[in-house]
Amino acid sequence: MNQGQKLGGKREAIIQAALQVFSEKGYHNARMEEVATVAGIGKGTIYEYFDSKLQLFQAVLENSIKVYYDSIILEENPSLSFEERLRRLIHSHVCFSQENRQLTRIVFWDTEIMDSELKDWFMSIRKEKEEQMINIIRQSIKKGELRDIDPCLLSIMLEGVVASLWGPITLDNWDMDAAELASSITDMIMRGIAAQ
Amino acid sequence: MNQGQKLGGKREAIIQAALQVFSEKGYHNARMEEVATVAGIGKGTIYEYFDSKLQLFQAVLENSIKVYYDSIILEENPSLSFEERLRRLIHSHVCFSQENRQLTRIVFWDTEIMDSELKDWFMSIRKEKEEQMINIIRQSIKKGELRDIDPCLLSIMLEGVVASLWGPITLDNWDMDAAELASSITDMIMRGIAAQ
Amino acid sequence: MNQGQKLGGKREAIIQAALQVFSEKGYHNARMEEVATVAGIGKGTIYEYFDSKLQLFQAVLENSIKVYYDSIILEENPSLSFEERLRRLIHSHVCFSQENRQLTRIVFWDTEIMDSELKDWFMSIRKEKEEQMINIIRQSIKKGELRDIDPCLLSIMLEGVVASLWGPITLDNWDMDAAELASSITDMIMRGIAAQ
Amino acid sequence: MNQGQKLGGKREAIIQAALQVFSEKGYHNARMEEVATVAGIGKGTIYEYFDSKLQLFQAVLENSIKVYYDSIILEENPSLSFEERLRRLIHSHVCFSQENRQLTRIVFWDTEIMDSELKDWFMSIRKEKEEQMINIIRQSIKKGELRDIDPCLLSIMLEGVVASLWGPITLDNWDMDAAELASSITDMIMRGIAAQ
DNA sequence: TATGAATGAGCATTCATTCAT
DNA sequence: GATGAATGAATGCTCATTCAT
Repeated sequence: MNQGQKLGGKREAIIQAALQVFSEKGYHNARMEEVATVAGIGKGTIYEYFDSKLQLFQAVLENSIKVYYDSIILEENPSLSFEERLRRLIHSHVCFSQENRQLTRIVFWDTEIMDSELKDWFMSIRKEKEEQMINIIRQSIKKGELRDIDPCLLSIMLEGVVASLWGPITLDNWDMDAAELASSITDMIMRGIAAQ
Repeated sequence: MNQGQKLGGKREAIIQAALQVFSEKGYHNARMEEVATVAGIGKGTIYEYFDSKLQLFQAVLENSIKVYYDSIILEENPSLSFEERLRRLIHSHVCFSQENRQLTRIVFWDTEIMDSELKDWFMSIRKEKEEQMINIIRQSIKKGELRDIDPCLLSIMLEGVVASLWGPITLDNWDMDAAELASSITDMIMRGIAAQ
Repeated sequence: MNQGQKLGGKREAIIQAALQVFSEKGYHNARMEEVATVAGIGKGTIYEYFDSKLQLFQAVLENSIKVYYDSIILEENPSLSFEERLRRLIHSHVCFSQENRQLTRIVFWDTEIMDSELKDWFMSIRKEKEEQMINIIRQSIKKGELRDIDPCLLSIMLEGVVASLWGPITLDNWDMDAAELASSITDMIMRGIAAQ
Repeated sequence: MNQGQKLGGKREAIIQAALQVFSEKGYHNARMEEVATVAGIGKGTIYEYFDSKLQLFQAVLENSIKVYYDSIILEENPSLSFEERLRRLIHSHVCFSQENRQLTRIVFWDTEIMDSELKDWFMSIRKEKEEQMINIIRQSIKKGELRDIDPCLLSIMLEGVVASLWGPITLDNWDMDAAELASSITDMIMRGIAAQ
């Protein structure tokens, strides 16, 4: 018997069920019993795989963050222009958000639940991605693609712009094309909004 | 039940205590008894002024939102350039965030608790401010101050940029000057980040 | 100023208000505040006249019992036949019940609330009335008006018959004439229900 | 929620414990914790079987009423005389009351707690038994066993007489023989109390 | 005397977690 | 391993009672 596989499959099923329930109800209103029901297993079984509700949530969060960052293209390829990279980043974020509304919310909004250990881990991942972004910005400035702006500030702003799209996207009456949206935003960021 | 007509600053004191406790612990981990203790009153007294924990939270939220929007300058004055208006908006937001860290978090992040009535009220306020912003953008486009961009999209992006500042601001090691920060951001938004 | 009168009047008003509220809601669901409101006074004032909710209820009960027994004719007049006395007793009970539905319920049904002291007092009053009834029965047996039956048992049964009328009377669709009802019941009790 | 389908005698044990506690303290003064303690289980376990205190009480009441009516013989057998039937009815009631003092009280006196649904159910059972009794009375009148009296009125009176016995029976100093008591009462009812 | 704002003991109920099967 | 019946700590809320005005 392939125990590892068996374990892994059930663990995964629990995480998927928990993702669904946590997304619908939020952490505090979600009940372990409902997670078990959705996963099609008994209540006690969850505790074979996770020590507590908090740890289960954090596993969900960890998983979601991984899935998110795996799907986001932050191309290191130096042959691409910064503008093209930015467009692709925004495009992949919009596509992801449209396809994983609940998951996006957990990644971006339900971070208050995290204990300090997870928070550190989460921050370190964000930091890593931020550093990556900052590096790309720095190189682009050197190459003369970008003006001499504060790379940190730009990085923060870009994150804000990207995050702000989740609201309108989840409100189902927004039928904007992802590619077009990415282009519009990229254009605004690159060339600014002032006339001329 | 509670017409909220009772005399004193006691209602206000409860709201302040609740703001503190809710901010520290979050809605679900906050205990009514702690709110009472912080307010320096008995547990039952809260219920003389608020019908339930939820209503108390919503009163806090309502109050916070009012305070926030009262402090944010969104100048209608048409003699000012759009750039100047934007700079002032960001500047007042940054100042507010620096002085009311907890409050900012409640206004921007803890909205999942709201019941539908409050949500509607909250959305209507946001909508109103958004409309205001969109109008200003439209006029500025007409006047030739801004390029012909999508006003709605810009409005959403600006909100995202502004919201994204809260994280770094509340992390206490960020010692940026509000005025300088506002100018930098405004400049980036107006002129874009591309070279030339 | 006639203080005694003033006191008495307010005390009486509280008892009347309490009677109404206790009757409608029952002891445990009645709230002191509502009693005060109905009495047109402040909550604290009740405690100027009664030490506690329980004592107020007991005052109401005491009052109700007095009013009840005062209105019930249990004629000692030996020139009347037992049958006539019984008819008058039932008639006055029916009339009282029709006019004081709430009060009757309190006297007959809400006795579980009483503390032991009040219970003793209440039982002693009942006992007294019962003794009176038993005496009348004994005399009537001696006089040859009644068969040689157990006076205690008859007394209990009569109380049961009388009490059983409260239900149908308070269900408002019972439009029986009090005098006729009293006659029918008396006849049944006196002559039995067997044919011949 | 609670389909009441769980296995064990545990549900029954809770009802028995609740019967005891409710009888001793009355509904409002009974505490769920005491019910749990008496049942020898944890507080939360009660809620595995009953949704609320009220539903537990109603289950107790329902159970008690069933037990009562199951034990009361209201013979339809037409070969028996009305007098014999009445004697058996009273006899079974007295026996039941002596053996289930607390339960009798709940069935006859604590009906104010019932919600309207249970009240309807309870009333319909009472109505059914009353109809049965009224029919027997009617037939007996037709057969010439009884005088031409109002069947409804007699039914009510009999209920009153039967109920009135509970008081003396539960006061422990009443040591009357059930059979003898039933005979005495039946005799009084049948032949009346007047001499000759 | 009259008031009603303030109080806090008391209790029903929830739900994460355990553990015997 | 898997289960779900059992548990009890935790907490929102009520309302009789007090007491400063």
